[in-house]
Amino acid sequence: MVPGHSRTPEAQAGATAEAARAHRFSQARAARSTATLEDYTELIAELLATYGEARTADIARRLGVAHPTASKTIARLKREGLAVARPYRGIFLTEAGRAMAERARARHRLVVEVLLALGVPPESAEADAEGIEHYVSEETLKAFERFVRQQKSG
Amino acid sequence: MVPGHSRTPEAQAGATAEAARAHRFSQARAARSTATLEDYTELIAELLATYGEARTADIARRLGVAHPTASKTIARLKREGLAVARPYRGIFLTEAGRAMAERARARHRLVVEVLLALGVPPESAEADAEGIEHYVSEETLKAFERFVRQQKSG
DNA sequence: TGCATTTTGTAGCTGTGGCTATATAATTCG
DNA sequence: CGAATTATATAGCCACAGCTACAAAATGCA
Repeated sequence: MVPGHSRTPEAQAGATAEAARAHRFSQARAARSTATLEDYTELIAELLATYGEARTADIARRLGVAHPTASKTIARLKREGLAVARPYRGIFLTEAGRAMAERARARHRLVVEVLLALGVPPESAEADAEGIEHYVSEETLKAFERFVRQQKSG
Repeated sequence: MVPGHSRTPEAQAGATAEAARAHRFSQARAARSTATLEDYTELIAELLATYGEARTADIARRLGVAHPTASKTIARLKREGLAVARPYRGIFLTEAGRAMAERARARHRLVVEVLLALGVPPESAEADAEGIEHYVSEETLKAFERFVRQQKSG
């Protein structure tokens, strides 16, 4: 029988572990839904820093999506208070958008560093970091920082 | 100016790097779309191994989603040849489904092991692994294996 | 200045993964 | 056996992230 309805002590403990796992899945789904926003803010910040402007077409090209896709996601960024657009003058980040971009950039760099330190080939490290970065919690980030620091000193 | 249209040698090199990054984003998006399938096959395999059956309701409860959501995703699994259902007898995996489940389980375990070895607290390691596992390439997996082996021998 | 090009936006489609509400089938138990 | 419970399926909704096709605005150059 599959636990979840009976009321024995063992089943109770099982139900707790089960709820904890369900919660982990929920967290992962939530992270998945912000992953796109992080990619966009991160890229926009980079374009602003490098070229002084972040155009919809450039964003689309660099992300490898069609421009209406970028346009719609940028609309979402605006709706969520992460960006503002000056028509035909490009996209700019709000304070919240800059904060998200900064966190995303830091996580990205650190994930790549850790992967490289673990012996992952550079190409794979860059590719995998693009996905992994969105799922790294604060705790894990701290552990990564300690590991990289120790790696450098050792 | 933002590169991408001019034809200077520097811009050409920039365009190549740009295309490479766009490709990395595409890969990450592809991984994102199989993440759900991996979660499901992994869980179904576990339920089959532990209880001999994997029911829609149990799957939904353990994933923390409503049962129609599980029902629809299971329909997708069937459509993609990963699972079959015997009505009112639960869900079973095809050969392809078992293969996916096995790879997912191996990656999951290894990601958790690596995170723990890096000093990530167990709770965070489990939580983050739930997202990270879907983005670990074969190359990275190999590096993780080497790292864990070395960790144990050292 | 005016036309061609480029950029941006919008409409409308697909597929995925959530949800609630409702219907139906199976199982269980008095 | 029949009624209550449980499991499953289906319908119909929403939001997101892709896409193509098309429209409109801005830019740039002859």
